[in-house]
Amino acid sequence: MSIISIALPIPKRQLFDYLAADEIPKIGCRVRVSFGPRKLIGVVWEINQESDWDKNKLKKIEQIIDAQPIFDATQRKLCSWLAQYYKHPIGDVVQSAMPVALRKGESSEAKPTNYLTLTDSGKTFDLSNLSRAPKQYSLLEKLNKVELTKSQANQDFGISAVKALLDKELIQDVSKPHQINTSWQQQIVVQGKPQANVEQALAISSVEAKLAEFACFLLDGITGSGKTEVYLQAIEPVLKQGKQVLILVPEIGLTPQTVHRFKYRFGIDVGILHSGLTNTERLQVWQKSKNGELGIVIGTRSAIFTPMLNPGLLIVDEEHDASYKQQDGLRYHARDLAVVRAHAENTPLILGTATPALETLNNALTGKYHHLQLQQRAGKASVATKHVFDIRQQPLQFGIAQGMLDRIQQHLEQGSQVMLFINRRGYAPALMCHQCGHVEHCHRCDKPFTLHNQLYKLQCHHCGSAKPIPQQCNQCQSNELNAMGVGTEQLEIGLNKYFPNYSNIRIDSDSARGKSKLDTMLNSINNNEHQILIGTQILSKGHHFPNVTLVLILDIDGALFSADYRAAENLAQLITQLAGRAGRAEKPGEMWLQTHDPGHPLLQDLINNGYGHFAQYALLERKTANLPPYTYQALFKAQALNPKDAHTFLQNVAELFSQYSDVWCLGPIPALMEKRQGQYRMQLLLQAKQRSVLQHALGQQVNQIETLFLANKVRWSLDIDPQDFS
DNA sequence: AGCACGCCGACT
DNA sequence: GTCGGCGTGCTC
Repeated sequence: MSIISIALPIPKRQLFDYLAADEIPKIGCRVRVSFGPRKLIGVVWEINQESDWDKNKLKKIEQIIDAQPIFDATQRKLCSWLAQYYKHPIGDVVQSAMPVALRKGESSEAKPTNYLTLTDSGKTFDLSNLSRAPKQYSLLEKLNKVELTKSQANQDFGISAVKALLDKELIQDVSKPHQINTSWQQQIVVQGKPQANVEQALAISSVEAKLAEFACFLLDGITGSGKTEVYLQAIEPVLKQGKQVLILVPEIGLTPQTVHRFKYRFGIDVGILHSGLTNTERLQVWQKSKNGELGIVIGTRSAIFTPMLNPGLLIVDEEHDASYKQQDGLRYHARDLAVVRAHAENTPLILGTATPALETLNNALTGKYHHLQLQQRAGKASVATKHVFDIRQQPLQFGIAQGMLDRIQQHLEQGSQVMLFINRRGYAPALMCHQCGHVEHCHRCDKPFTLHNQLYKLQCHHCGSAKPIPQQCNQCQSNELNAMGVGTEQLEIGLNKYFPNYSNIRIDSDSARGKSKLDTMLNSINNNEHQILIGTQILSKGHHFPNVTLVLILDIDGALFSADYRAAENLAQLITQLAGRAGRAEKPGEMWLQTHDPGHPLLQDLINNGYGHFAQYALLERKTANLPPYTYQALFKAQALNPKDAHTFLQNVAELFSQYSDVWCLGPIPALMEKRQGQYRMQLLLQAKQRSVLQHALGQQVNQIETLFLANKVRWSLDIDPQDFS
């Protein structure tokens, strides 16, 4: 008897067994089953002869939804890998890999298309009778020659004209089953293709040499070096072979201009997937791509799950971008999944960036990835000059030193725009002396203490040791000890008072909620309606500000002394990206970084030698400190109303891992934000020198963790390869 | 997850 | 007396 094992949307690391009703469904098809008191939609994952469950208690499948699998073998392989690697329930994984419409039971087949054709009276109709209705006239004339889809006609001639002709019974609606249309393969043209420079040509031919096999390329190109052109010319032969290309872009980078560039070059339709689409629109792109009807699909993180009939190339643009890592539920990294997918589908993969993630760079340096470098600037791009401004013992007004205020004034008087940047990401508050710049360090770990206001103590995030918050600086006895960081609001009010004649605008994820709002703001900036721009992360991505000639980063110390070891890397990426987005060739910009530690070696290296040099130095530091990419990490997070519960739970988790001598346990320690929404948050970090060692231990213990007595009382999660420690 | 069952406090 | 609070436990 066939046992059907089904992946159901239930947060358990298991499949559920059912019996076939009469017909045995195919693996990869959706089915409807009864599960306890309710009905669920699941995906057939395995068909076996045996079951661990009592065979007499197995229920029958109620309905088979799909005639043909919606998950092919490769996609099932990817889902299984995700469930295995991220230790996540398989049903949940399968769910995230499906468009929402399919989760709800919508048909996976493309809907029949409505065509318009002439009726008998329409065929004999005298067109001159419509001379006073030009839209209807031209529509009827067109239908005389060709068939049109209803939606196309509505778009080109207007709904009212279509409706009028239908009412007059000159034309009629005909529904035809959807026909797979791969005409893009014949439509490809190549237009507006510039001559590649030597570096670009080298990169393009390297990719071209590996088009028929798995290969991973790091396209490491400085801002303005023409990475997109390399993508375009690498895509060309793939499309010409009739194969499809999937491009991932960061959340904010999916602008109409980007899409247009791909559409225009090849003259074909491009499938787009972003958060603004309706469920139906997403489903349509999914269907078209699965049927091979799209040559190019561009999308954000979750687009990595888009099926392709005939995959030829994967591209991850701005591969270092943090938005590729999902921060809740299935905490996967789309870039890492792209590597697995390219391998499974035997296609090449291009990872492009000006500021590679240290993990990626390491893979390139060790020869695991092909390292393609673009170091020449193309066109009229410019890069701002970088400078450090020492603010020790300087009076600060709303976080800005007088010298910097004067400089802002100068630039504004020249009619330029000024950008003030507050770095909030990776921010772990440390206590710093404003007189001498001293930061209290843990003696055992030589790492800065992290300030925990809730517990009123300083805590080391490496060993967990704590001490009360000091009143005086240990080095100069000053009592001017400040938590690092300024708020945007305070800054906004201060600037309004200091520069009453100039308009300022704040751009952060709160003020720019919704895509159109951000576009409006960016337009008003480019129209010079505002002279002072105040922003966070969001400004560093994708947008160019040609009239900005001064960029000031206010609080880089938060990142330099953060307990989050990735903060320095992120800061360097940010600085490099920002420097490439301000000014232009005729009007280059300057960038200033306010700091209490102007001599910081990483900072000096970045400013004097650029990101590539900095990154190699940072890698060296990671190696000596036993940090990723030289070690592998997994982070348990727990939150509960009672801090003791969260702590005890993680303590119990730590005990489970104490038997593995090659797995380090750090913690439990309070999370950087100890208290959020009334809940206390703790974390436990696991680390190992080999990925397999950590994977093995986790694989053995996750199920044990679920049986811990506090497991249901505490909200807990497991993050593999964590990026964010907040 | 979601839904039922169950055991205790405050209401017409 | 019952209505409903959410703790516990189970779903093939």
